[in-house]
Amino acid sequence: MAEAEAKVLPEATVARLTHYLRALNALEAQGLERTSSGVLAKEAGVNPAILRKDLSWLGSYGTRGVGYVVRELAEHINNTLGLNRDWRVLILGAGNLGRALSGYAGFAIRGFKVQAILDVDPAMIGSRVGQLQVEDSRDLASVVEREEINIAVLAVPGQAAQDLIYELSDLGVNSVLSFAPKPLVVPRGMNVRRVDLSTELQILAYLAVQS
Amino acid sequence: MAEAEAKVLPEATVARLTHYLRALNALEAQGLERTSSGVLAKEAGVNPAILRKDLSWLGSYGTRGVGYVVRELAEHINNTLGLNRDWRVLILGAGNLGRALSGYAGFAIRGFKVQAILDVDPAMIGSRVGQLQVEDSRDLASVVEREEINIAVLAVPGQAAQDLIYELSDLGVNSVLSFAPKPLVVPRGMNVRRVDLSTELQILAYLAVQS
DNA sequence: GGCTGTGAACTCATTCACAGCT
DNA sequence: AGCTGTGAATGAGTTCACAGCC
Repeated sequence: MAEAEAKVLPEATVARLTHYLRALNALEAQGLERTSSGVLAKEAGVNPAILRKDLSWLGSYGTRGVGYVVRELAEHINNTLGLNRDWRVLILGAGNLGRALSGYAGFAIRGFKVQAILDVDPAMIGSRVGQLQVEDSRDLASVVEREEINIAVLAVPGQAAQDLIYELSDLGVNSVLSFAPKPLVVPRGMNVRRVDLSTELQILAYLAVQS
Repeated sequence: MAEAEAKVLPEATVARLTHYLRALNALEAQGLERTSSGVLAKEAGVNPAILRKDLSWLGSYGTRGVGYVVRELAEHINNTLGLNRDWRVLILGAGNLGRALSGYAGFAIRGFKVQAILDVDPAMIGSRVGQLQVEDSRDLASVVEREEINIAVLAVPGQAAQDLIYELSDLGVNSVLSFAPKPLVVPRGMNVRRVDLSTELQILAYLAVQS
């Protein structure tokens, strides 16, 4: 029953949809009511053909010869991405990164709310981070239940991240954003996205050497 | 002369090479001198076939029937990625994220050194961040020269990031890691990698809805 | 005439499967 | 016999190019 279903949209398409959303918001802020794949693609930094192909996954929301209605299209993408409801986020790890993430403007996107932040370090527990107070990692289960957490962010070292993935899975938190430098073994049914800063820097080093 | 040359390795391969490096270090720490594509692939979280294909780009460093010498292979990947020298990093933006990044353990990878951190906000300038003092963004050119910066990290809002890209390009800093939520227009010859936290969260929301 | 929606062509990346060396 | 290195097969993702509708 609670089995993970097949993904409907290619992941690359989903990533671009978020860019179209931002672009549509920018156009709306400029007072535009209608737009075309050319204009929108430019604003989103992609090529118009793939934009149209991406949108075609959602159905026909444009008008041939005319274009798209900005607000209508934005609304439709919002619904498709599941952004028409609230997501309650838990941050694990109250070090530099965890603290920064809990305050980071990018997390203040409509619909995402950081509900709690946990750490294992007794010296850290109880300290303030923005509106929140750092809680004890050992209370993970009760915090998840109390705050009805949907999404966890792992800002902890590699091995701790791997251990937490299993705990979170058991607690029914199936969506995780991990900053651990190590690729994690992911339990069935769980969705994990990784942001790997050290890999990004190393890729830049390689590219710099090439040029 | 200073034209960017064609990339030699596929970008996906470069990204995985960094994982092999980490995996090799882990194996070496366990005291292993030799390994095989199967063992290494498992540690790195990839399939053995693509690991061998990736390594074949670097030449033949394994022995058929035997495997790879851990230290030798690690050294070779290091050289290929340009990690056998120092990279001097500048952080632009001393907000939550910029400060966290300058202290983040992931940045302490051998060879990457944060040399300076800048901000536009007068209230921020002069404050301490770890070993560093926040300097004035208007001094960008002189800081880049003084610290011989190779890599810049953009931890500033969208439009500021776009403006800075051009300035950095003019100053000869051709490698940039951007945390701005907006895809940037990249001047010729410049290498930009993006980390987009809001996109990652939105993708997680989508995946959560699917499952 | 203009712009969408989409099949077909193409490019890029991964996996398979096996020849070749030790 | 065992494990690498790699051509061939497959799959995923992007771009092209145009038919179809306004």
